[in-house]
Amino acid sequence: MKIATFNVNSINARLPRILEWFDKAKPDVAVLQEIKCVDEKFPAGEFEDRGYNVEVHGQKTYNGVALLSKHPVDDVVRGLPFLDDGSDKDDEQARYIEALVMPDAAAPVRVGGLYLPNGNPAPGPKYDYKLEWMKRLKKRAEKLLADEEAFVLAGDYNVIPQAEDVHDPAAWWGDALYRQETLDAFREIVNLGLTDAIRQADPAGILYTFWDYQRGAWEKDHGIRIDHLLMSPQAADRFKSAGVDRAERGKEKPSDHVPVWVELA
DNA sequence: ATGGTCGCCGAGCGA
Repeated sequence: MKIATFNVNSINARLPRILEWFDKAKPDVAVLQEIKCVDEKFPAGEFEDRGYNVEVHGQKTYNGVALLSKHPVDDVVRGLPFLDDGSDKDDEQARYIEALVMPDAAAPVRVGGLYLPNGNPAPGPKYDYKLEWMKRLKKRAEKLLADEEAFVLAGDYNVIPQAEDVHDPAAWWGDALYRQETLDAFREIVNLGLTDAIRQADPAGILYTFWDYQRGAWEKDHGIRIDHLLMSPQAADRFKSAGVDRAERGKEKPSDHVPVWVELA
């Protein structure tokens, strides 16, 4: 059971790259971020032709997330809940989608796809929104953990977890992606009992997932690791492997992020 | 070098 996350930076601008990657990587479930379109503009047919169920939480111009699954899905949640009753009416930004994925052979897995706010400039109102969003994500993780299910929270976290995850830690320190309040909020979520799939596979490797379009960041390997898959204990017990499809960044008209994936039993 | 590059959409914002 392969679960992948990919910030595509516009689904329609990236469609040839994405379909090529789907045909090769063959994920069972993929969550996409920054689709940058409303639901009606999402090219659902291209994925349905490949056997995927398509769930979209879109928005005009910015943000937007989607969840694609080869297996049946249930309990689809659009928007990160503000309250325990699941209401999300106050969040105007489309940054979260979740569903229960039910394979025939394997046990079900709940998958949350998230696009955590960038938060720059920090400090400021955008950074306040990021920290508020992280508190809400922690609440969601707490609620899901109480159910004792296998789940994976996957997406663009816009968090650099540690110095090994950035080419120049000193230059980045203080940025909304790499400053004390961000790391504290991220650790609060992880320390509920979640496992970083990439660090499970490779505790010390340099495994960047994003390279800026500017300043020749890709050519100089000036990357950061900000796309993560966090597993619940029940999912972590089923861990087989995980990886970063780094080569995607070197192709024609690439996203600035690359796909990251985990394989569960 | 106080820029550089994308994608949205059709100016300037967000990343």
